[in-house]
Amino acid sequence: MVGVDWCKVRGMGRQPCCDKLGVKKGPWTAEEDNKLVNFMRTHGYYCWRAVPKLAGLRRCGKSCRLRWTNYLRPDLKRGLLNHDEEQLVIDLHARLGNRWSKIAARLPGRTDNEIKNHWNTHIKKKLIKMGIDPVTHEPLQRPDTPQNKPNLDPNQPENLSSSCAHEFGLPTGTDEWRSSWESDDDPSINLIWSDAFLHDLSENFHGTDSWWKEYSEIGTSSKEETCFSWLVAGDAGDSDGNLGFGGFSEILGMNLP
DNA sequence: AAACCTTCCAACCGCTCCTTC
DNA sequence: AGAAGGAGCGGTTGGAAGGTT
Repeated sequence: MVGVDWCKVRGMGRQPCCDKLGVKKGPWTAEEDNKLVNFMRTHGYYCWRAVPKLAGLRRCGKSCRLRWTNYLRPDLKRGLLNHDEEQLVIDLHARLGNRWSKIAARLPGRTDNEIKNHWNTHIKKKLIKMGIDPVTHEPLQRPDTPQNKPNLDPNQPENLSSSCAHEFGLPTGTDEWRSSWESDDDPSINLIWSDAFLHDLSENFHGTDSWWKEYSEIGTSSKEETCFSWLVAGDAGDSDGNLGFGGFSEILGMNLP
């Protein structure tokens, strides 16, 4: 039954989303949750507008979809976002803005609503505390000193990561931006934060067509930026986990600790 | 102990985009 | 080609829970 187009099966014409009469609103009860979960387990996804009637729920289809995708779906992670997920959200938000669904698509088991809530209640405040504007991701007060200006001179790889960070609007004027990402406890993470590593990476990694397509959609423009975005993303891997630190070291012929 | 305030998050609303008729 | 409807998205809200006075 999975994948059946029930709107067609039932021969429905176009009808309003819900008739409003007798449609319940507000918090879901355990009984309603059970009905929806049992129904979805049995039938899988299809026309949401048909779900409430067939599942025996006095809800509109929209409400059912929301409840399922945000709360009842079996593949959901529960609990607060961890540090890596938080960094990834910040990085993606810097380029995608408030496109929560796009951001959520890159965090398996997390919903757009959850990420949006977490952003508004936690991350926003953290960024402000760190002196970063949560909307623009620019420093709230960035001193316009020469050492903070981008330097993309390939002859000076030691400045590469901070140059890229500047391009992303991260507060490179202090060490704060770097310490906010890196982990003293993890030698491999500290290694990949070396500018030489990033330079080598951008020099040696050629990527697959699909990889470049995906990252061009995110909006990074240069190879260095894209590699940097990987590092900022925390796990330096693609969304399917196909390429992690091990993948980097393989590309570069390096032995990570 | 009670009143008030703040935080958090599930759920709703209204809009846009895409598909179907 | 245009209208109608469905699905999904982002912004907002309401109320529960926890904290403070």
